[in-house]
Amino acid sequence: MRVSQFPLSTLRETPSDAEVVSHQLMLRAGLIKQLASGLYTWMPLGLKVLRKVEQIVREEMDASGALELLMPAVQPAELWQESGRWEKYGPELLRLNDRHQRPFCFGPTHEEVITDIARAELRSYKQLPVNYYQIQTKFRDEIRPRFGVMRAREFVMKDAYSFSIDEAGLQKTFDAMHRAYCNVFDRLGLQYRPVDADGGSIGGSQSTEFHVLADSGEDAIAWCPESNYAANTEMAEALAPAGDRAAPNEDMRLVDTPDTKTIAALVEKHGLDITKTVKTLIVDADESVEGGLIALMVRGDHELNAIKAEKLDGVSAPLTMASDERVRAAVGAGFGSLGPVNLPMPIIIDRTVAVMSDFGAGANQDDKHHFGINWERDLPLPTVADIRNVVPGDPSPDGKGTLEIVRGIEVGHIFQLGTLYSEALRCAVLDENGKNSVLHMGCYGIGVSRVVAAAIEQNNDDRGIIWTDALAPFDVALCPINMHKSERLKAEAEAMHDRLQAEGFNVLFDDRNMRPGAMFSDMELIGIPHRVVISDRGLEEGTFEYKSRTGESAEHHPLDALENVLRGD
RNA sequence: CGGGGCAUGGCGCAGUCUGGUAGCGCAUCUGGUUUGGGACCAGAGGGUCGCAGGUUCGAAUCCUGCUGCCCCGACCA
Repeated sequence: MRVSQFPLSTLRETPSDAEVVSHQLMLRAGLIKQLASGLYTWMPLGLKVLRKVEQIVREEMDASGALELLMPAVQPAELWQESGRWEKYGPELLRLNDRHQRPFCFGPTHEEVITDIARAELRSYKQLPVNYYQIQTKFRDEIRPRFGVMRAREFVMKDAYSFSIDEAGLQKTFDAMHRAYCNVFDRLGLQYRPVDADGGSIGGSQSTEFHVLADSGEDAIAWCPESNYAANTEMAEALAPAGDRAAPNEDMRLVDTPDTKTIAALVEKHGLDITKTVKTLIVDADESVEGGLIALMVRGDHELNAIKAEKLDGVSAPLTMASDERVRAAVGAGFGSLGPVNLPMPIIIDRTVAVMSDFGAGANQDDKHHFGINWERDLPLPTVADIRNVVPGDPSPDGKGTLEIVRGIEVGHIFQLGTLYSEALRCAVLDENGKNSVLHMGCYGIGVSRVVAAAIEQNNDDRGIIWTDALAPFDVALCPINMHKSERLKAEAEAMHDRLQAEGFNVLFDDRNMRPGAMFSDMELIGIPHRVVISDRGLEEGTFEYKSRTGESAEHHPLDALENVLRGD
């Protein structure tokens, strides 16, 4: 491909509304162009990359035995009413009417449609298992689209849906998808982690997210280098610290602590070690608790985990912090002076808190704290549970090594749905005994367009994008120096371009009459992995210059070694 | 949806406070000189200053309303 036939639209300056590096580089390299909030055109160069991702995903899905189909993007409301999601999905669902005022939506996902197909198509257990997938544009009316195609409203997704006769069958397909996803991200050359996730609102027993590692990622992942355990921080279990609680060393005493409303102030003004402080959070309780309030306590430097907390007996879900007035009415003191001693409500403490001794906490009187508190001496040990987020250095829940916290971009998610949709839409087949059996479903997503942004987020430098070979829109940038002054060089460049193309290299031949600096800058910005420079001087010596996008400096090779050098021999 | 910011040629910005001929850099086009890390000279094209209303002899600038976009919070591929 000649640049004269494939115009680049690179920008020297960064558009001002792009915040993250992948968005900035995608705009500067001319991969995408924004139409409106969360809506982007994939320009020719960007589309080449998007198609590469699609192709790898397609090949691995096919290899796993999944069947590609293509469902309509626009879906009738009746199906969504049947599953109950027309009401549940909320404003993220783009709803529209046709000319007869019949309601439709633009599909944010396709469980309803595929289940409708499956219930018509599948009659017998002998047809199972089956796994359908498609690569298609989705629309989710996000509250706040941001970071370019990283969180767009319209985006390209690979979504797959499997149907199995029972749980064991579902587990098999789920495992096969897990392997297929690893193959995809391996081939893309990305650093990633499969991560245990919360089944969340969709339900289902098992759920794994695939995260591309990047410091700018929106999700925090707990992972253990020793065992490769990885989980969303919200999911990772915080184990009890090793060892028993130390014996009391101090007497409990009431201390005046004016203007000390936070843990930070307590540490600063009164010299307490933060690991000797306890934070008290009061939340709404469920009906089982008299008074309607319940206290949750974590160590001063730890954070409450809302997902863990709202699953506990006595805590109302969703987790709601109690109002200042209610707390004051019940306790007689406000936020900042709360603690376990004489607290008139049920208490649940974190496992770490349970092994603390000689600690400080609010005294449930304004401007006073208790120091030197000890469980089972000053007050009974309350209910103990895991209610905090893990922090770096925590023991890994699988018992091997310690956790680190890394950041990631969620690019894939596989779920076991079970019979959630198949029951609602009455999707069943006859089993071996001739009985109706509701199918077990799984669903498996890859954010294809997000993968492109995530790859850039993970691989870039101050000159621009660095594509892996699998993703690069072109393999080789062919850059002749002062070609328009030399017929000989021009002929050689043309010949080299044609020859490399014929040998299967995807070459971007810069036939613009540009100065070398500008040419190199463009090729580096758009991230072409291999650069070949030829000049009259080189031709005299029978050499060309090669530099990889990541290489330190250029190397000179004999002209006849070109293919070997590009193949990495 | 709450909080903050921005809107002037394709991109980045100045001009707005204090009303008076729309400007700069990049990019684009023409001609010339150049050519190993974003060249230089000369010339040219391109903007109803987000939209609507108002104040005024006169509005990018002041007033009112609206719209769009971006950033910070809970959700998701």
